[in-house]
Amino acid sequence: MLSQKAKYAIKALMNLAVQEKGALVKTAVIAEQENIPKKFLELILIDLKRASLVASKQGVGGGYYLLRSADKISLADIYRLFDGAIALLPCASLRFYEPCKDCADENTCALRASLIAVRDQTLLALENTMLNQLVGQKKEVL
Amino acid sequence: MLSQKAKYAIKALMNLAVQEKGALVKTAVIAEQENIPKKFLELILIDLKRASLVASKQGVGGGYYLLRSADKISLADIYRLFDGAIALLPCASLRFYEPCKDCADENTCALRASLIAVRDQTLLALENTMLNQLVGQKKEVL
DNA sequence: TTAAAGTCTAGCGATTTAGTAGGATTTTAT
DNA sequence: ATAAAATCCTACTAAATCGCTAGACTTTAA
Repeated sequence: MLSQKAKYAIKALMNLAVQEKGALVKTAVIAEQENIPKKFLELILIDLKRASLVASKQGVGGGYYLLRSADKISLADIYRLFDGAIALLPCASLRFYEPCKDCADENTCALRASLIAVRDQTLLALENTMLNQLVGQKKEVL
Repeated sequence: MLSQKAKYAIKALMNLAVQEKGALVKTAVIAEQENIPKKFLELILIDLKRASLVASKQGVGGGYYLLRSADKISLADIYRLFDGAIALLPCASLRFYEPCKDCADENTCALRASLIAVRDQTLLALENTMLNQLVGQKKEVL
């Protein structure tokens, strides 16, 4: 399950995704429109900024905007940023790999092999789900 | 990520899965072989029993055994039992469904629709991963 | 009837989560 | 210059969850 933080991040990004290109949105506005505690949202936006998903402008008339287009931001990006590894165990994780203490031989561990397969499937789903889909933007007719 | 409890459960079930049919294994033996704190394992086994994945016999010579064959127990079964919903949000969950408070109309929510699609993919992976695969039992040559 | 096993309830310490508080810093408008 | 508007930063806290332990109780076989 997504943490509340990740859920808020998605909603904030969705809000930015529907803006006109180049428009700046203030934290306070996102907070109100998306029903997110403002101070909490500030922390989330800073995380998103550090990850280069959004950028900001300070001072009067400042705010946030998407740094990458909405069809280039995947659920996997957001998930990993706030909730960490996608795999079910660290030994099966791509980005957050850690060895099992109690595992005799990782290379012959059937559990690990299965969990890697599960991870690959999950990853496929998460990496193919883009922010613009989450927003439900009308797709162009092919 | 799996909770420690779920991980222990998998290991315990794997241990039972490699026993001869009808054999009883004591909690203490599983605990030692799989490096699981015994008292903690007891709780886990009771959960597994309540879920009808294993059964037990009390008293001298008692112990646990699989109630369902290892190719009929999926990762999804175990995950749900200990870690709950597979979907990323409750509104997208099959077995642990809960409506979003802040959602205007669930049926037109693009986020929900996407998360249901992700869930279906994840579910496919988890439901097709069976205990006997986790154990790495030799497959019969077809 | 006693020892060996599972069953049940309660609780505890550490960590994580969700959120708050308060101010520092940067930028713009006047 | 300076005041106002915005982001940025550090620290804290209450509540929940997690991983685990303790101890009493129940059932069964010998």
